[in-house]
Amino acid sequence: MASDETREKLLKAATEVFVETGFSGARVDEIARKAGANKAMIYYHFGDKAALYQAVLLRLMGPVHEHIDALDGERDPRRRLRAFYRGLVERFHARPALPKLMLREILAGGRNMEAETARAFARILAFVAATLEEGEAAGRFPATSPLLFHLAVLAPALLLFAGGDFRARVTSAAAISFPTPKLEALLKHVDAAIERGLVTPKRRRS
Amino acid sequence: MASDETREKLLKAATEVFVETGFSGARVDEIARKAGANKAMIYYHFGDKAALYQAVLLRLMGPVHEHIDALDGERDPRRRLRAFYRGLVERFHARPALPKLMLREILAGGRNMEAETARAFARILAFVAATLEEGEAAGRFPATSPLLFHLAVLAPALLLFAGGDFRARVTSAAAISFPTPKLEALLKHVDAAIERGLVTPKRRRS
DNA sequence: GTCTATATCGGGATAGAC
DNA sequence: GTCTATCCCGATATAGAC
Repeated sequence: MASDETREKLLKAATEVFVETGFSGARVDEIARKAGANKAMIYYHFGDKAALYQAVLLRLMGPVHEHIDALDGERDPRRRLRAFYRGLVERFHARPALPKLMLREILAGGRNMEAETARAFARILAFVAATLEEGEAAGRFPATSPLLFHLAVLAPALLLFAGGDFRARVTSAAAISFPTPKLEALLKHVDAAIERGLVTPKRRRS
Repeated sequence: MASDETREKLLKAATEVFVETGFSGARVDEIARKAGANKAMIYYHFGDKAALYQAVLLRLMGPVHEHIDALDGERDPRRRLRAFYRGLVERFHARPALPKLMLREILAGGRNMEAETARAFARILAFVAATLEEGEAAGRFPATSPLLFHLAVLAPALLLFAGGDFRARVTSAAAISFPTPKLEALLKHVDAAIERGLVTPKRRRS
């Protein structure tokens, strides 16, 4: 009945391997090896590779949903958005597996996702859209494209966390270098992007 | 000597398949089928799958480099940056293969790239960093992290173009829907992000 | 340059003992 | 629940005729 322990180890190893190489690039053997478990255990516990992948995604989304739930108390929509995105970016920072796998799924067009997993992702956008609408209805926000707003706030963080290895490879090949922005600077960008998205644009003098 | 034609057809088909499924997910057979060519032609013309992938990447980067070269005439660094990013986003819009494969490579950590390809990517960042420095040296820009600046401007566009299928999948699974932002709105965001990045922040009254 | 046929092997998955 | 041994398909790559 060391079952749960093995399951956990497999999930952890699978997360790493899927993050590094994607679904089709991941090798089941490597996951087992990294977990220090037998390959057959993957099939015993999860069924097949695709199901293991779902489990990994859903497990990563868990904390995000808890975070959203915890924002129920915040009545002010602007502050709710700020708290949401700041908390999300901090979680990304603590566990880069999440943004990396999110990006991988975006690129895969969601083709590796089952419906339940897709719904888990939808909740994020639904939360943002609902909060934006609440602010609009109260006359406090301008009419905004939820998608563009969301991407303007979050996309830079997503790519910053996901792109570390790529930048290392690119800069070393070209013999250049850049400082990596600090979390602090990133959070400042997040706040600023939210602010920019929620301010009714003034006519620019021409 | 219909060689060049076959080569072109293979590159075109390979671009589509690599975009859809990534390097490891791509099937050589499918590329050949889509190109209406024989599978052996891939090996005759390119050597192997990895070399074909390099060829696809370099071909996509070509127009970007031409675009950078064409900006030589623009002396004003602010306008050069604006023209660069606007042109880039317009190219992304016209050929979504480019942003999608760029993202794939970012996620792969550049592990599918040879040095020459890595240098092709480096040129983008080098151009941005050099232009920012030029503006700083002239006292016209504040000190800025080139990386964060670049991501703040471009990441939303990258994800918007790359994420179409994903959003369709997610929204249909959750029975919600969002309007897709227009190119116009995206370009406005690009301009605004550039402006925001190049303005010396005023102290906020507290 | 183009095709068919095939070698070769990696990797997902399972059978069955313990 | 855990392990070993193995099946077998699918995929890259090549040989060799035309």
